[in-house]
Amino acid sequence: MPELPEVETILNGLSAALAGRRIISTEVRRDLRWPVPDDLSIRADGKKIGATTRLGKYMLISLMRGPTLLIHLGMSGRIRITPKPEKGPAYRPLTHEHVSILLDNGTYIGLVDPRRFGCLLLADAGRERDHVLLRSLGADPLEPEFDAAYLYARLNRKRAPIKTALLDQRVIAGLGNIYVCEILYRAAINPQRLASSLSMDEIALIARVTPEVLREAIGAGGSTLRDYVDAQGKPGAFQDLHLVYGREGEPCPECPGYPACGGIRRVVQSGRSSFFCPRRQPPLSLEDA
DNA sequence: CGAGACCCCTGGCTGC
DNA sequence: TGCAGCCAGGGGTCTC
Repeated sequence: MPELPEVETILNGLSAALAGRRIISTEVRRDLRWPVPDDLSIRADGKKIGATTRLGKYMLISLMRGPTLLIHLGMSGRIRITPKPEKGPAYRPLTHEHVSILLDNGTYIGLVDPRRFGCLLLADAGRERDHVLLRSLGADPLEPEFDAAYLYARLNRKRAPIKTALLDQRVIAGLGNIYVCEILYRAAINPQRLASSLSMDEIALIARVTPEVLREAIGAGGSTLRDYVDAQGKPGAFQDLHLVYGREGEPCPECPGYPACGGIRRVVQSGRSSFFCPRRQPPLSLEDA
């Protein structure tokens, strides 16, 4: 579910709730994709919360004089913040609220994840990038190291389709199916073209458009397709601004030929749907054909 | 190195 | 209304 903009939006809300707080206790009711570490309570309870950051789709919550919590929301994960009620019923976890963290102001931070594709793990402070899940991640597209030269170096020898290459978290950390489709549409590049067939100019265009799309999505509060909501429980609005994702058969804004052109097309690549406009994003080179 | 299949798991929607 | 089948925003592992 959550791609970079959704994670960023959730993390903003979560950071506000965590700022200056201390963890009183943690409770794990069910394991996630990987078992939540047995020593979570031992290492986290009583610790004051430090900086909260994001790396691709991972949220990193550092604990002072303690480890760093690594949280990935998978497909269906979300964060539920439950402030201490003035009066009335006590906190009750939701059906799929598998982990709860009680803060010193009575707020509960819940990790809700019906499909349990997400995870909560611990990394050693100061060596987070050495963690097995983080060490092979590529550049985060909102960080300065991400630019045309970086992207070109990562793509110019890749024989995979550009769509698949951009989904590879080792190339760029944070993109998912929705935003790759939107980025390639904006850059007017066919998702089936081989990454190695793209010119420097085309890659530079992708490098320019990527942070633009992500920042716009963050500004809109992310994309809500099914049950995504931010840490306050509010849905995003960027799905209304999707130009191609989920719009098979609909006209693309750039296409004067609709309906004769058939509108937005959908193809399956590596098991994931790709949406594109065949006129704006032509297949092009012989190498790709 | 890359493609594709399979796996993790649940809920929502569609069509019969 | 019931139910089977398909689909989904992620990603790790294995084989070819």
